[in-house]
Amino acid sequence: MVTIREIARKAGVSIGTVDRALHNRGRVSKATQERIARIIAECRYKPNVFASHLSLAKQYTFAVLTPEPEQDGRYWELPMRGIRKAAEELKPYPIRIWPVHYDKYSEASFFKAGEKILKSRSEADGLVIAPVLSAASETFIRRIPPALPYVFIDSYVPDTSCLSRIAQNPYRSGALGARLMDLLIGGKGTVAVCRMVPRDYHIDDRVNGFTEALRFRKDVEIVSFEADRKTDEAVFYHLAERILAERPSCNGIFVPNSLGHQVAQLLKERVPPGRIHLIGYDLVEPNLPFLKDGWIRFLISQRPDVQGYQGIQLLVQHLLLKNPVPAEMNLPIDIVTAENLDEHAGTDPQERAGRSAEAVEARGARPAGRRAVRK
Amino acid sequence: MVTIREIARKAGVSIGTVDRALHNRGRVSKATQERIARIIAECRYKPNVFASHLSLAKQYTFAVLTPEPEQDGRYWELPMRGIRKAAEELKPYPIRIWPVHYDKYSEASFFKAGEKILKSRSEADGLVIAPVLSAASETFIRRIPPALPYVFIDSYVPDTSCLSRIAQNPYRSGALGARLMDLLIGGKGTVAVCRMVPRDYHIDDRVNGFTEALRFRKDVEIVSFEADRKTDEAVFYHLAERILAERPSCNGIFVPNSLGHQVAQLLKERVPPGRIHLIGYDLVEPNLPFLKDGWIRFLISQRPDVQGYQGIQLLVQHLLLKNPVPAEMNLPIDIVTAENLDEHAGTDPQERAGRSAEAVEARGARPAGRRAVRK
DNA sequence: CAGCCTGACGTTAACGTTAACGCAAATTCC
DNA sequence: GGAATTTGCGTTAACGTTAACGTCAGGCTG
Repeated sequence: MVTIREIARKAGVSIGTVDRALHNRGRVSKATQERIARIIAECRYKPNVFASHLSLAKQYTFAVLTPEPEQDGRYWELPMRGIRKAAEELKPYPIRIWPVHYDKYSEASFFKAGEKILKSRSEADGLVIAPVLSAASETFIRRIPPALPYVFIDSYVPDTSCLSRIAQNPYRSGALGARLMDLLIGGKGTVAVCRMVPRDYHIDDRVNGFTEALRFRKDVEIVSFEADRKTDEAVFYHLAERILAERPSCNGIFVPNSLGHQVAQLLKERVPPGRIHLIGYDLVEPNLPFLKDGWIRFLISQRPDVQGYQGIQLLVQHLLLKNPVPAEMNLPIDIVTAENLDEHAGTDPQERAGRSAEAVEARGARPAGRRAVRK
Repeated sequence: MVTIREIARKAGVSIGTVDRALHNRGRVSKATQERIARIIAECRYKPNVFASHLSLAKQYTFAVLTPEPEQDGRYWELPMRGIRKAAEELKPYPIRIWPVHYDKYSEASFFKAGEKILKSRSEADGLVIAPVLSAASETFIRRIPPALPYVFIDSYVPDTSCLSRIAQNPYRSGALGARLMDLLIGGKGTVAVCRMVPRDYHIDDRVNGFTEALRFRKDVEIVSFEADRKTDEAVFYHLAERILAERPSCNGIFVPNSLGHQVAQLLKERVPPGRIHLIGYDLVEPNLPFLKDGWIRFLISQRPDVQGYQGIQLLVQHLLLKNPVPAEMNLPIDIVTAENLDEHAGTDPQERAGRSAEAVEARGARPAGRRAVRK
């Protein structure tokens, strides 16, 4: 492993000069600067991150900007779980998580949260953002200083200089839902799609993927139902009532958000089992019992926990370990049913299994007397 | 953050003594030993892994004991991909991967590979094992020195003191396959299950899960077909021929290993599309085109790449970062179909995106000189 | 009792990087 | 043209841990 000292020797300067050149701290003549750069490239010098962080003793703070955990049926707890897991795993590293939440229905609240992070700029070294409010996010992104890396989770604002974006292709997930629905209803019948106003691009894409994929099926009719989220808590419960009343022939319902349980509740009360097949999204708590007993046949999961986990991991890879990171992560579209729910349910398997953690203890206690010998 | 120096001050000794006490290097009186231990516990002292590894400058070597990558339709390439990805990501760490492969049909070859690792004991600091040959594995495991941590992937040997085991529940994956099959054949018909001798516990469990889950379906008949792997290359192609001949009413085939493509090939040649529904396992290369064009309806994936990736990660967490690791990781049972294949195909999304990232270059070329020396 | 060993410590030089500090020489300013 | 600043570099003390190496007292052997 080539060190900074060797670089200095080859360049005929001191390590101080090399360090200044490395970090553009100035006070280096142009000629020397270039000579050092050349030698570094030649030797493929990589700074030793251990030594670097030992010397710096810097605390990295990663701000996490997501909706209030309770929103969307406590959906937003899930990414936070993954984030906490990442923090746990990265305990030896000097990192700190700074959660900042906003009301996903209030632009004002989003801006306030964003300002809070940017104002105390000295505090945040990296950002994980769930840009649910797309318009507001766009203007906010422009305000992020270029030196501050940020990654998107859940969805993303296009044409930004984000470090990376971690999401699932909503269109394709809708298409997958369509395929499953086609299977469930045996290729014919009437399928209702539940929607909500105000519209959400992300959700709309799921619906588009769904309807497009079924368009060529001549025996399948698709009908769209829409509800206003402001009317009440159980929007989709009442929407399902309307579906039953207006379309008694319906044999499939597609719920493109996490509120499938509301529809399932109504089905359980009013419809014999197996008559209407329900496909929903997201492994939020209220959905689980319905998936288990079959009122929801499939849930499509976008692994929000993995998204949060990876968000932090990418920042660490980039900032601490100086590794290149992928500009984009397309998470797999998971199909969850009663049979494989257990493996998915505890968010990530590692966290689930880790709960019983085990004492730290002396497993693999170091054999005595082994030491690197130095010249 | 509390340092070793502070511990020393509180205990009224020097840092050398504390270090000896910490690593049981002897030469510390019992009284002092205990005093230090108490203070460490009180202060919740955690050694700084950065400083530690900077000082040690130790290369960790992780041996990977899996079948030849080409076997099982090149299935065993997949865990290796995950392992390489982990190595790539952990580049700043002083770790080295040492792949050792064996012929999964030869116990002798397995033992030879195992001995190779144990003999040069000084070389391996951790082990990732795929114990495909269960009997042989069992005796091999007993020979592993207690100080050498190992993790299982793919399956595991019960009642061992492994650091962790990473696998998928084969029984439950079979049950999931049954559920999907039930859906595909509309709840009635004849389903053929392909098996192979010599038997494999792991595969048998999948079959058990499959047949158990369909037992209560009165309109579904399950028939078992068995082939000898030694007969020829295209075992399952010919087995499928037998199925068609002996059970012309068959409308579903379950292939509990990665050879679904052989069956699919025959179906494509002899049967109209959509008449016989095929469910297989594993995203090996030959399976992919058949999944895409529908001759294979579902593939169940156990994410072999993630298994390899996590295997290395766990060893790093344990050995380098001194973090507690879960004793068991139950990986999710993934359902892959034409619609979500893309997201799964590149093994892990991160690797897929990262492929362009940079050349493999001089990784693995051990730096000369500084090497840990043991007594 | 000299010589040797050993138990129980303390001291110190690494490991590689960082940034503050120092110090000439060159440049700028009034 | 002298003072003040800037430029370009070298030196050095950290950061926390590790293990080789000293030291010193006490015990044992012949």
